[in-house]
Amino acid sequence: MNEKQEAKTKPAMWENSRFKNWVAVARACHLVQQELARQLRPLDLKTPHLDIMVNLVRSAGISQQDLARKLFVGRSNMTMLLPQLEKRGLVERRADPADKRVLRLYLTAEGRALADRAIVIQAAIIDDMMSATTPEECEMVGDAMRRIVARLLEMQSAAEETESE
Amino acid sequence: MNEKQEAKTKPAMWENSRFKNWVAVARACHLVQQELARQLRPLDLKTPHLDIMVNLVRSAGISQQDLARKLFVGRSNMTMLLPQLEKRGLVERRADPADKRVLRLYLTAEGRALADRAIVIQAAIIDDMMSATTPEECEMVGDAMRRIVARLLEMQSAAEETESE
DNA sequence: ACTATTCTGTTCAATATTGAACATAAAGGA
DNA sequence: TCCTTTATGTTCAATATTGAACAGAATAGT
Repeated sequence: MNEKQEAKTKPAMWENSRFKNWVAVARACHLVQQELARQLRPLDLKTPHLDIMVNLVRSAGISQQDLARKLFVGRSNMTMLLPQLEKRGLVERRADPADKRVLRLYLTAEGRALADRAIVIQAAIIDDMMSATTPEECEMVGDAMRRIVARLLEMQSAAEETESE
Repeated sequence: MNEKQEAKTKPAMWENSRFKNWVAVARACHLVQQELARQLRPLDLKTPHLDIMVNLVRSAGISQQDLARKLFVGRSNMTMLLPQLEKRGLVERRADPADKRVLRLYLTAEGRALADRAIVIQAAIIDDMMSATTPEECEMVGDAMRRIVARLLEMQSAAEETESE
C-alpha cells in the first residue's frame, strides 16, 4: 500500500528507502571502478581487461561467447578487446578443432603473471573498503545481492522472450 | 593440472568472502544498468541522461561542475551531455550574472515531465528487485554501502593529495 | 593595481560499449 | 541429401567517458 502510493506520487521518491539504499550501492560500485582504474594505471591495464583476465584464470579455454555471457557484455565487445590483449602477448586465442567457429581463450605465462599482480591490487581495494562492514554484514550483503541478481536475470529473460515474440 | 596450479599460486582469491560478495554487488549494479537502459529506450533516454535529470529535479540551478561532482564524473562529460539535452528542449542552461564562468542548469517543463516518467520506470525496477530483500536487509545494505562510499572517498582524496604533491 | 593562482567550462584525441548487419560453420528437419 | 535454422565471431557506425591542454573569469597575495 505504502509502496503503491509512492510509486504514483512523484515528490517522495527520494524517501523511498529501497530507492535511496540502492543509490548508495550504485555510488559504491562507481567509486570502486574509479579507484581500481586508478590503481591499475601503472600496470597499463583497464578494468575491462582485468575482468577478462580474471575470468581466464579460472576458466581457461572458454569461448569468446561464453566469456561475454559471464561478463554480461556483448560479443562484439570481446572482439574489440581480445585482439589488444593478444597483441600484448597476454592472451592466446586458439581455434577449436572440433568446432571451427569458436576461438578458445588462454592466458599466456606473461598474462598470468600480470593478472596475478592486478588481482592483488583489486583484492586490496575490496578488502580495504569492505573492512567498513562486519563479517556478518558482508555476508548478508552478498546474499542479498545474489538474490537480486537472480531476480534481474529473470527480468532479462522475460524481456528477451517478449522481444522475440 | 591447471586447477592445481591455480590453487598453488593463488590461495583461492575466489574464496575470500569479501571479494566474492563484492562480485555479487558489481554484478547486480551492472544488470540494473542494463535493465534500466532497456526500459528507457522507448523514452529515447540513456541512463546518463536520466542521472542528470534526476539530479536537476532535486537541485535546480546547480552548476555543471557541482553536478559532475555529485555524479562522480568528469566536467567534460557534462559538457558533452548537456548540450544534447538542451537541444531536445529538456534542460536549460542560464549564465549566472554574479559569476560569468558558471552555467546554471534547470529542467524545462517538458524535461520535468519526461523525468517524471523515467523516474517511475527506474523506481519500479528498483522496487521489484529490492523486493528480494527484507526491509531490514535493505536498510543494512544501504548502511553498509554508505560506509563503504565514505571509505572510498577517503581513498580518493588521499590519492589526489599524493598526486598533487 | 598587478600578478599569480585557482576555478569553470570547453575542446580534442583515445578508448569502451553497444546493436545491427554480416559471413561462415554447425545442427536439424524434410 | 538439401534446405532452414541456429550459433560464433567480425565489422561498422554511434555514443559515452576520460584526461590533458586550453581560454576566460574570479580570487588572493603582494
